[in-house]
Amino acid sequence: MDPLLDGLTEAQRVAVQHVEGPLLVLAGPGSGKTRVVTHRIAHLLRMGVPCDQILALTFTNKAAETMRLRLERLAPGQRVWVGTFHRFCARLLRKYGRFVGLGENYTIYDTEDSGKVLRHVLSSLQVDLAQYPPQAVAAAISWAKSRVIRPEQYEPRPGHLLGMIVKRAYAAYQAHLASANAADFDDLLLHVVTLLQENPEIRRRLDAQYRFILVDEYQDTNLAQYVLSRALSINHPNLAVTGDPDQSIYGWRGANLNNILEFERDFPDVRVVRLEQNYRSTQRILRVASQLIRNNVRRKQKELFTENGEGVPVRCVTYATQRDEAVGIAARIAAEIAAGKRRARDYAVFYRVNALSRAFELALYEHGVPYQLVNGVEFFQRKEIKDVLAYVRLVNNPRDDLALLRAIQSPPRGIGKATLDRLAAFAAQRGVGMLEAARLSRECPGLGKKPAAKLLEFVGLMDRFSSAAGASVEELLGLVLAESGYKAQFEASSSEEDQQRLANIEELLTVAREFDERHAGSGTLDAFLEETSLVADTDGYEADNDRVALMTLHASKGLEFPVVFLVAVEEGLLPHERSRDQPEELEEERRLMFVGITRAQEELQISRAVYRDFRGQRKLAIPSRFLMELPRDEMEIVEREEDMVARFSPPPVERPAGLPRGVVGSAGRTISGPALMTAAEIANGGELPPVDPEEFVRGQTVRHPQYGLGRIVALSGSGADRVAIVDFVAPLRQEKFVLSQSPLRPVLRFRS
DNA sequence: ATTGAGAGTTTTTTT
DNA sequence: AACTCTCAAT
Repeated sequence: MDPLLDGLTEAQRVAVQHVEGPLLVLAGPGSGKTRVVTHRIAHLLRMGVPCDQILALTFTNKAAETMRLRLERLAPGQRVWVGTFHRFCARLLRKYGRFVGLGENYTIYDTEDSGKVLRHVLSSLQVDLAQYPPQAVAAAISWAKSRVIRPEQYEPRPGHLLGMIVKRAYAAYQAHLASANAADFDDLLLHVVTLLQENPEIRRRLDAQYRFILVDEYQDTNLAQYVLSRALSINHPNLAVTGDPDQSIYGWRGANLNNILEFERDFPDVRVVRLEQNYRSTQRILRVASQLIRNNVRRKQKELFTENGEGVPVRCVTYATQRDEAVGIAARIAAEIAAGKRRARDYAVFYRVNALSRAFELALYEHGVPYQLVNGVEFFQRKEIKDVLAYVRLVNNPRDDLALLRAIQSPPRGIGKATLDRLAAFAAQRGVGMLEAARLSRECPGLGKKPAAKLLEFVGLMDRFSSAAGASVEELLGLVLAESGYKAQFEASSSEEDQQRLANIEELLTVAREFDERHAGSGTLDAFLEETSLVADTDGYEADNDRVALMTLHASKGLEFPVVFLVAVEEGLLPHERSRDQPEELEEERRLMFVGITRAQEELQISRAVYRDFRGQRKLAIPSRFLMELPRDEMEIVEREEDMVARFSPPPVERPAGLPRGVVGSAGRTISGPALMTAAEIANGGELPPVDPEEFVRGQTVRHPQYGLGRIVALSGSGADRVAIVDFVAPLRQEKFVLSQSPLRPVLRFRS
């Protein structure tokens, strides 16, 4: 009896018991890869390897979390470092930053932050932003960084205009980050690579420190990550990587499939273990997956097999509209839960783009099914959160001009663009940060008395915050909220949006409190900020929550669910329109669908709609070409005749340009409103005809089919977005409704 | 200096 | 649709 080895196949055992030397585990979906990795770590520990010599690197926070959890069960209390590449690098840089020009309290810029810097850089280079979109320049810089190409090494293709711009912008952008003592996501990796390349002594020390390194999802690593993991495995080449070329879905981030395809060349004495048996899915699901992926040219041939049962047929359903799709799925889930057949947590809905989540959220909500959005609108990306954090960022790193610009304008303090421009110029001339410059604002040329006084007032405020920097993070944030006037602006308002913002800010305080508790007084502001900038998914997937999971296909990697709904499998979405032309990217889209399919354990439904609403427009959707690649004869194809034809009037023909937008828009809204939705809505919403959302007023008595009579306590938004909060009396409860979509009806109508 | 209306753009995916 | 940006009015 050995808990680490029992129940493992021969191949799995070989991998688990491997100790010294390079290891490559090629693991198909559902082949027990995470199990092998965690058991191997536990095995290493048992062999006497100290836990701080083991480093497990993952690609996403979610993967790290999963691994940490599983490991904790196997080897409780062992403090093995498990985390993303970015987090590992961030931590290293906190210690060694000065070797690459970063101060201790450097700031991590997220995509929004770095976009702002880049915008600024481009305009100061007199670049026409319309002709060279910052977005494109940013992508080029990011691409270069992932390939370990620094500004001085960047060589644009001759005659390539964008490339020339990029080369100049790249250098200026880096200079900007350096003077703000900041690093973007890509820099975290690149700086560490630089550190290791230029400081052999440090490299050797770290190599020895992390004697056993494991890299998960190796097929997703880019060159920087590849160089990094190799650089730490020279003296102690105990590098173990796991991955599956068929699940490589991060090519757009610079992931290089060759890293895994050529691992055997890099480490000639590598031990290779193949895990091809699937323990997750039914035979039918697996056959659908294999059939699909077979259409890829660039892959390592691999046959998946399982000893699981045949299972029920995979369903392929066509709905009339996006709304029908969402309602159909929600209704089915609701019915099965009500029948006691399954629990909410057994279900997952996967879509290609986040924008598709809404329809499903709404439908599930209406059916009373609890759901959780994985990686939805990211908590730490919200404006109010970034605004508040800007203050503490500035406390932590006074040279963070971006944080200053944000903080000084939220709430508005009567300090405008003109003042800030002068301040920026003054700061540049003195070679100091803007906060420091503001301190000297009396000496700033061209600045009036009043603006200068206002700047000094802000400096005073920041000084008070700084002197509280030694307190707990929660206390510091509380102080900021109270004294900056940021919270007060929302407290004065009664709009629902502002109330939500307040709630989010409260949530931030909770996050801070948890951080404080976790670090028992030793948590630094620096560490808190690092955590908040690198952890995007606060509402990340929690498996013990009994909720239906909604997420993108990318987010689904590494997870599994008894029942999976793969929705909106249509041309332009899956494959996404931006990948349609390049064969390589098309294959990546196919792998993406492969990943989605192989998440399903027992049941899988793939669906599409005849009409899809996207970006405010309703369009006829073409079935995805991938649907034709599936083994349709052994699947259950559901295509109701009446759904297939254009039962609903198609969207109005786009009017010729020149007419005011509003006219087209309102015409479109009339048609896509109740008239078009009636069939699905009436069937699900109740007998009463829809009511114009504008007809509802505050204090009004309303009726809801399930909740009965209630009173409207708050209203916000307008038109299709008008939202009401209603207090119900019979079962005492408060609910929120999007009026245009809800079965809520007035008991008495008011006309104004 | 700030606000609002109107115009224009868009992120596909994650750190 | 939702978001940002620009410009004019306050």
